[in-house]
Amino acid sequence: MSLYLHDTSTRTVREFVPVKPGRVSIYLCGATVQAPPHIGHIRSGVNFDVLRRWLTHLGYDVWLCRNVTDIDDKIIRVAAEEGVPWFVVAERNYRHFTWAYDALGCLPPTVEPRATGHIPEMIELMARLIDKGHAYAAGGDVYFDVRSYADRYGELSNQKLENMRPAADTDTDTHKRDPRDFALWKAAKPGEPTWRTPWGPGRPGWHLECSAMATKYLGSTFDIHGGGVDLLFPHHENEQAQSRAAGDGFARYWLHNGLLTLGGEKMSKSLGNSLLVSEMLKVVRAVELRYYLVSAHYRSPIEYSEEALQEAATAYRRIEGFVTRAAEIVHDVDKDVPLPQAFVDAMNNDIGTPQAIAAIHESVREGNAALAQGNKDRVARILAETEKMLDILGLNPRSEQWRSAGDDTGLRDTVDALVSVVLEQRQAARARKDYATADAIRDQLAAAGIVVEDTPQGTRWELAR
RNA sequence: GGUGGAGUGGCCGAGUGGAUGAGGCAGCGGCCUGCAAAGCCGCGUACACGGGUUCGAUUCCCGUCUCCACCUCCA
Repeated sequence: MSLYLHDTSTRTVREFVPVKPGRVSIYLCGATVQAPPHIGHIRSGVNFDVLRRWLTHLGYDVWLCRNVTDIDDKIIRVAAEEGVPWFVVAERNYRHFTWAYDALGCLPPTVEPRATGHIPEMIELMARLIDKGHAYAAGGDVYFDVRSYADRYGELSNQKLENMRPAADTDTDTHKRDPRDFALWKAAKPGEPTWRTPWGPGRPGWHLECSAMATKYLGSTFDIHGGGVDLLFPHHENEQAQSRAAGDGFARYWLHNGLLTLGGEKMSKSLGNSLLVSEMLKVVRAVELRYYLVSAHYRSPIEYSEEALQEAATAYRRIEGFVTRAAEIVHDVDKDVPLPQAFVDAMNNDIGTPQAIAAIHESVREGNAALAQGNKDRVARILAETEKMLDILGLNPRSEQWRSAGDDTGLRDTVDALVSVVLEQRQAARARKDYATADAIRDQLAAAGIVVEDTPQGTRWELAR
């Protein structure tokens, strides 16, 4: 079975075939860096990171272009409120986003272009649109003329032009020929940052940057364009309209992740209900937060609750427990074991991470049984396949990403030596059936944050979570 | 008004025209253990509501209700 993905433009799950064999190009709408990220933003990053890892596993050379929109109304407003230049706000929030993506284990994108670094490409695109009669300059603004493209405008979001509500009037709308026309370029206003164009100084509108950057880095036609469903209209519709009207093929598959809601409403700064990533990581470890996000299908809405998050953390620790215990007796992990078919099928079916995780739990259960039986060969095989699945989801507790987060290896060896001395005394107490002493030692270690477990292979310890 | 999406057991969350209801969490019983912990085994009268199609619908169709998102700030 090959990979099937849900394509928003056809509203069907269809077979994925890349433009160029062996290579996949993905453009992901990243951040508009107007504020630090909440977990909804990072959900999108994690969802597409999993897609990317799966495509890589399938043998594709994956090019991921994740943009940074570093100029918009809100950035300008925040900067004005703080009395600093726009780029101070943009840079500060850009760093918050980078930190959060890294913290959640998202692999860095192949390229991460910024809107303000691509003004010439935007000018070139606007010139092509004006040439073809799909855009016009008016009063220093440049607008896309939706009526010149009326037969195709709305095809991505499945809407008809005549059904669209006219845009709420704002002062910048006065030069539009049609209220539904959207700004490619906004004329300079006093105190705002500007760049020079043939139509006068100004700054980019919201959608133009993505078209300009996607085609610059990925080509005029590329494979996958992703983002949250809230971007479907107008953002993605407008991107597609302006690019295709200009003669580019643009995205062949559109993937949209579901939103994260809190209290039944979309998480957003304006509603005051956003949960910052930095705050969440005080509640659970980053890998547990990632597990929480990956355990729902990417297109499903997630209604956030702390209880569900804690459950996810507990479920993850079950997996982690097996991997940790198995790795204590298995030292050479075979990287070439086949993945369980259930996992492969789940991932190929529109990145079915819930079923993929179910497959992991199945392996863990088998692995725990093998561990109890002391069947080392079987443990080795199951550990190998389990880690391989976990790596694809970015959840392997022994990966570079998550291992370093926990404990320092050198320090761990020191603690191990100390704990071993104490455990020897406990073992001696147990041998003479002095259980009061043995239990007292165990309690003292527990108070120090060390959990002791007696197993058929002997006593082991680990740090409490 | 238009366009999408959702409503599944105590909770989270998949999925399917049927014969045994993914997986996890919680709970109960058992095994293991000196006791624990961890683990394993077992235990669940579910699919918002009303019609229809069908031998059979949670799954398909029609309608209703509730909720979410978008309709030019949004992941």
